Order: sequence, then structure tokens, then C-alpha cells
Amino acid sequence: MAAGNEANPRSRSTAVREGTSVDDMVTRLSQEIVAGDWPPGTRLTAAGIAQRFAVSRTPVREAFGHLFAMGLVERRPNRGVVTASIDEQELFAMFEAMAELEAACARFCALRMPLAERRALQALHESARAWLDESHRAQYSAFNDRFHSALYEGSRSDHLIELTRATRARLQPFRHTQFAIERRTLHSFDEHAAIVAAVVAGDAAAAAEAARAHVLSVARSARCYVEARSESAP
Amino acid sequence: MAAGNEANPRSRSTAVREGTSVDDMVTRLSQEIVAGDWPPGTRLTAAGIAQRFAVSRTPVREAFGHLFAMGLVERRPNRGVVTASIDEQELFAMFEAMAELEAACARFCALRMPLAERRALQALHESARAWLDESHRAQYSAFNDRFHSALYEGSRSDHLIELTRATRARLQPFRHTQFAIERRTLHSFDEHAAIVAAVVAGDAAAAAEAARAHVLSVARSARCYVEARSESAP
DNA sequence: TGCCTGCGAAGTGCATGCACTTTTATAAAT
DNA sequence: ATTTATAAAAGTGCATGCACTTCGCAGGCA
Repeated sequence: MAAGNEANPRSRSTAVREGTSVDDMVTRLSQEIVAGDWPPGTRLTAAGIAQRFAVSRTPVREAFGHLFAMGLVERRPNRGVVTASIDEQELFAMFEAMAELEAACARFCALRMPLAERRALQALHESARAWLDESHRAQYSAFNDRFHSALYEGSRSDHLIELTRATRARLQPFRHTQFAIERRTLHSFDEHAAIVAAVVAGDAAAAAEAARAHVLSVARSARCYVEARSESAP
Repeated sequence: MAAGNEANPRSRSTAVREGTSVDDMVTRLSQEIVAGDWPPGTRLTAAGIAQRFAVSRTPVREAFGHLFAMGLVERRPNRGVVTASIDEQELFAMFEAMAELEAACARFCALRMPLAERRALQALHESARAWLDESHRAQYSAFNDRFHSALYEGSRSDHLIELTRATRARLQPFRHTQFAIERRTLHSFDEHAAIVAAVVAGDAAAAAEAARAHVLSVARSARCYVEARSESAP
């Protein structure tokens, strides 16, 4: 159902003490869940995953712990883990929280970003003009990631950045689809422009409001997408 | 150093399948770390903890994973876990994020709390008058927890509530001490009053600002406390 | 004396086995 | 035919063993 079999029997001696076998599994599994390879509710058996990654069940259980902490799977005592399902209400709640987090980041940017960094943010934003056309969807998506990262980092508030990134990661599969919607790229660019203008002007309230509006706008697009998908395959 | 030895050899048969041995350890260890029983940087050995809780090292490792996810310990590959140390800068970053989170909660309260709940919040706040005196410090602290919880729940935004609670938990040991400071209780009460007034009035911006100011005020108290402690025992 | 080197203890990380629980398949009874 | 009882299969959760890594310390060398 998901990616192929990685049971690559590289000489055991190299696998031992690799030190990252758990992290490796966490990375791959989270990517797959987030990408939608495993439909919500899919049961993940320790033995199955262990075989796939050619390790024993012990590290797999540890990896499950990480995935649980990330909110990507649900744990039921004595009954294993299943991939988490996000219903529409939870999804909107997460976008709502995301909007507040990004608003806080934008607010701090407006308050304390150094002048050079404000100019850099503006330049980054302007650079996206080249990717506005539908044919450069991938490039615009990559730019979008950089833009939002710059907004987070600009807040200079490590814990806020951490929370924002974590929430963003969980929303990844739903944000990712937004640019499939007609003209969304243009709206996104305009909304970014409002954020940048407020940050450059040092207007904290306006920056927060613009960032909030932007995320909620993305949320509406995602909601359309989810509704469309759930109708097509109920 | 921390609590006593729980190696209670209850008949193995009851311990088996208890289903909660890991959760139990996580709860206890997190409480102890948060309470400061284990000074930051203390090394936690799997064997030691296993002996203390009368389990094997496997569930202990799983518990370590949870503690790591909570940010209470740091993990170094092949070198075990040590209790996390929060330096002053990180501490302030967390309070800063907390201020934004509570501001967002207060904002949503002002926007969407039902009338009955606003009245309940006001009543809860008023009830604290009875505990303003220094001699009722414990009662005021308990009230304070309820008040903030009501503010989170009132936001009606599950993910935001989750983030706020998680951050609050990590700040617990530092918030906890605030009421040791002279007259802090009175300031706290006044700040709460401002939040309540804005929420009741439905003024989102004022509610957010009042909540933010309140948390930052707590942060200043905590900072004084940390500075005092680090001077006394360097 | 100061720096490297190799040994040993301590401790992590993973594999495996087993007891127990849940689930599924099968058989009996109404 | 449907429901209930039962047994086997599948799978979780923990204990234990062992290979490997790290760290501390004594002895060799300059």
C-alpha cells in the first residue's frame, strides 16, 4: 500500500550501532503518513514494519512512540497503533491554531526584525513573481516554504518557532494541495504582500491580521479539497 | 536525590498486563523533573530507573522517549538521557510563546464564548477575592490553575488548547514560584480582572493584550526567581 | 611532568523469547 | 439461520541477553 520493501540486507555489521535506525524509520513513516500513503485508520503492526526495515520489533515500538508524540498515529493499549484520522473539525481547529501561531510570528517580525532582514523578506517575496504562472507550481510551493520559514525565524522566539513548525508539519498534507486550486497562487502572493508590507512598516497589529487572514485563506482551500475528496470516496 | 524506592515487588502476576507501567513512569518522572527534584543535567540511567520502578529496561526506554517528546530530557546517542536544563534565554522564549498562546485563547474567548460561560468566568474570577491574602497562597494557586484552564477551554479551539497546555506544563516549575513574591497575588488578580472585562465586553484585541501582559508579568516574576536561585548556588 | 594508548567497567541499543490480550475462525446450540 | 461458545492465530508488552560504544584510569613513551 505504501512504499516498497526496504528490507535491504546490507551486511548486518554496518546496521548495528548505526545509531539512527529509529530516526530513519520515524522520518520515512511520518513522510508516508503525511503524504497520505497510509489511509487514516490503517493498522500498523510492529512485526510488519520491523520486517520492512529489517530490524526487530523493539526499535519499531520506539519509532511508534515518536509518531504518537507527533500526533500521526493513535495508540490503543494492547491493540497496536493505527494511522491517525483527522476529521474536518480537528483539521479546522489545527488551521485555526496555525493562524494564531503565524500571526504571533508576524507580529514579532514587525516588532523586532532587523532592517536588513525586512529587506531580505521583501526581496524573497518579490522573487516569487517569477513563479506566479500555473506552470511553475512546484517552484512557487518551494518558495512558499521558504517564505513562511523566514517569517518564523524572524520572530526570534525559539519556542514559538518550534510550535509553529510542529503544527505546520501536521498540516503539511493539507496545505500541500492548496496550489492545485485555480488562481490560488495569485491570492497567496497578494496575501504575502500584505504581510510583508506590514512587517516592513513595523505595524504589529496589521502584520498579525494579515498573517491570520492568509492562513485562514489556505484553510478554506484545504477544506474544499477535503470535502471534494471525501465525497469522491466515502 | 528524588523520591524513594518504589521497587514494590507486588506479585508479578498483577504487574503483568497492567498496561500502564510506562504511563505511570512518565507521570512520576515528569512530575519530579518539573518539581526540580532532579537538577538539570542529571543523568538518568535506564537500569537505575528500571530498578526503582521494578520493571525491565525496555519500558523505561519507552518512557524516556515520552519525556524527550515533552522536552523534559535530552537524548545523546549512545550516551543516555539527562534532565533538560533550561537556560534563561530559553525560559524567556517559552514565556513569550506562552504569552502569545494565552493571548490567542483570550481572543477567541472574547469572540465566541457563550454568554453563560462569560458570566461563569467572571464569577470564577470574583471568587478569588477570598484568597487574596498571603495566608491563602495555596488556594489562590489552585484557583489560578482553574482560571487559566477556563480561558483555554473557552477558546473552543482544540489544537490551540493542546499547545497551550503543553507549554504551560513545561513552564510549571517556574510559574509555580510566582506567588512566593510579595504582593504578586494582588497583581495577578488585577491582571485577571482586565482579561475578564475584555472577554465579557467581547473586545478581542483588548483581551489578547491583557492576557499577553499577564503572562509577561508572570515571566518577569519567574525571571527574578531564577536569577535569585542561580546566584545563590552557582 | 605531560601526552598518548590500551584495558576494563558501565551503559546503550537491538534481538529474541514468552506470557498475556485481542481478534478471528470454527463449531455447537437454540 | 442466527447466535453463542470455543479454540487457534495474530499481535502486543515486557524481560533478558549480548554486541557495541563511551568513559575513566592506569601504565608506557617522550
